Amino acid sequence: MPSEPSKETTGSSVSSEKTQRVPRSQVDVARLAGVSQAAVSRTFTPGASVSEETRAKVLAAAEQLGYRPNVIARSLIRKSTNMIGLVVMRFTNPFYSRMIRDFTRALQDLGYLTLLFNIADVHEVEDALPTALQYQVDGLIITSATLSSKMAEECARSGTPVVLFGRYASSDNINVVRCDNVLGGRLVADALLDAGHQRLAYIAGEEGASTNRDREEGFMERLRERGYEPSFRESAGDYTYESGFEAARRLLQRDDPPDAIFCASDLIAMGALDLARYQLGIKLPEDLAIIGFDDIPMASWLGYSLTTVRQPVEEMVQSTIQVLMNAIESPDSETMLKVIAPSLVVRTSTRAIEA
Amino acid sequence: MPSEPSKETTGSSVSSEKTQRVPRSQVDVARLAGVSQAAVSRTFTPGASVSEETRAKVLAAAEQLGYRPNVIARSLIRKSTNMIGLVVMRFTNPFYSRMIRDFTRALQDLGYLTLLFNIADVHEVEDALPTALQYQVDGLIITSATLSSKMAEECARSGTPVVLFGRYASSDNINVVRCDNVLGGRLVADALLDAGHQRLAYIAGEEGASTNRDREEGFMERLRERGYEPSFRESAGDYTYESGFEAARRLLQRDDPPDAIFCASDLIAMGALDLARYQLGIKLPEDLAIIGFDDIPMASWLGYSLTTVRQPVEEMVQSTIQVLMNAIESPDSETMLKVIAPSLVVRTSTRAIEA
DNA sequence: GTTATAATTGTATACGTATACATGCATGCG
DNA sequence: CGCATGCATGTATACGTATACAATTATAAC
Repeated sequence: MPSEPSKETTGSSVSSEKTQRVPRSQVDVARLAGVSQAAVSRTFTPGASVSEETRAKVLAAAEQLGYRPNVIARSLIRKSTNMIGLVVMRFTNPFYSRMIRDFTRALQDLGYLTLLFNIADVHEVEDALPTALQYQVDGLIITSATLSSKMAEECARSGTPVVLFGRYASSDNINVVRCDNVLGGRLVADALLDAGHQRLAYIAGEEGASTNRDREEGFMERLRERGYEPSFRESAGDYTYESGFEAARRLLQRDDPPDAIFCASDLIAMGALDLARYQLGIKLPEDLAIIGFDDIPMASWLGYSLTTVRQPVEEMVQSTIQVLMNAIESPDSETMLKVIAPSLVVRTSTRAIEA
Repeated sequence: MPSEPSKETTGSSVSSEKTQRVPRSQVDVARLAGVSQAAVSRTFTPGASVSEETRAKVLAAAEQLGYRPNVIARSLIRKSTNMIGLVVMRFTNPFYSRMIRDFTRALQDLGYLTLLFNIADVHEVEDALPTALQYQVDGLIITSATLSSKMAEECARSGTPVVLFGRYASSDNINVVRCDNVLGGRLVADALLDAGHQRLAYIAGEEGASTNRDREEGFMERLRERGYEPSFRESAGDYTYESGFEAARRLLQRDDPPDAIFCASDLIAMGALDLARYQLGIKLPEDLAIIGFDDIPMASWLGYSLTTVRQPVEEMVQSTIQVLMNAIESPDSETMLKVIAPSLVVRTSTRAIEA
């Protein structure tokens, strides 16, 4: 390591009482309690037939040995690990942080644990899924990526239910829970036109992503319906603040800059807003309106006060889990598609609606 | 459900080719390939002794059946699941999002998977750990919480290495990787005094947390060393924007408000900054300086441009994993304590240093 | 008291994999 | 050719748990 000002210490590991590192099994407990291994198993299996007497003996022995059931061994025979694989890409986007938090909590409440897969690129799903299947997860939640039909086939063959969160499925026999992005775009178009804006622009996120496409499509479609031609379009390339910042620069330094920008995500919108306000000295919302998408916590902060399209995370997460649990409990039930409606949250990055 | 504008559809699940949901085992592959089950196992065990001929037969049969090794069954006999338990509390704080991302990536690169535990309160560690142990994780990383000596004892008994990330250990035979919070506080004191500030205040995060205590202690200690009496103190109660906002209000509406505030986290600092700038119309950094702690991505955004103490996440994560891997590979090696030095990142929420 | 019934317990086996051991075969050397 | 060496393979067993089945005991009903 280079010039390290950090301290580094090693303490004694020779623990005074020399705790022996010995995993205890039901056999050990059984021997100590003077019963059979099966009796021990039954003690730890709710609903199994054990007398109060032996149960007490077993629990005492288990306590003494510090025994805890081995869930891995159990899952081998029960054919269920109670683990759910969660595949996530845009990790540091607050929208996804929130989502991960809600997923893990909800799953934990249902007795499931989360096996987390961090993919850097959409294509890495193809690597993550086989691994997840090898770990015998009871179900899979895939966010911000889609599933090749080959992988979908593999999941089906192994009997592992999959729910796509926020994306389209390549085939129609995959569960999907997503937000109505087209509607989101339409809401924005209406809001901006109602406020009297004339020169409307869109900053795209990841080109090719269905979410991005739908938001733009809804936006443009509604503009046309109301007789407006969409003015400009820029692409951020991804959903980050930095990209939004640069895309906004390209957009606002034109000779004929827009007077309103719809951004494919809140992070993009914040980048755009900061550029406009602090680098170009543009007054919001008088001279420029900005609308984002997601409604991350920061959007409500005073420094941004961003009008945005709220994706109801809690509801989407709840739906996803509901769909997944249903698929786990009734493997032969029908594939489900839930499209959840977003709503416009009006703050002060846009003008009030004209009377 | 109440008035739901959301669509809900069910598609056909009757897949055309009726993919049968049958998990294949090595026995099935062996039968098809005309070899023994052991031969199949050896084919999938790197370094095992198999001829090219049988390997080919096995691989062909495996391919045909769509067989993948069952990692759970393997872990039972190998006594290693290649899963690491990661216990996290303040999920949506960008500092922790970043940390989770870095941990999962680094672990994945080493062939480990992350079993994620979401705790709402410090005390829930006591529930999460036994579960993690039951899942036979190969190691445990605990963030933003400490470990009772009873639980530490349990982990030791099961032979599961633990690393505390960012906190002190209750006993000295637990691995710890943390930031030098005292030093962080001292850096802030120097920076503010050097810039000519006189009335310095501190906004605490979670009272009782060692991180919080240390940051304050370093700050106060250094002030006294240079002959200043710390002026004010407010408590946010937690590390959030909202709490910082409110704490700053209490602080700045006094008759004798401070001219510089050190906040226990960036989120607190951003709340304080927004309150000062947008609700009280205070000019930064002329009339008020604000310094945060963590250096989350947003701190560098133009809207905040927050001077802050950077915790080197990458380095801390790397260290943690290094310590953990060492503990896994050499169970009898000594307990380690790594204290990593933070650094001050100067932006424009503070005045330049006086000449 | 006798019998039918239920509750409890132990034995044996299964889950899917890895590996110690023994066996068989080919190769090499002298 | 005889023997030692090495590799490849199958057999058998183990990992820790759950459960079908049979055997035993306790309980209830008459």
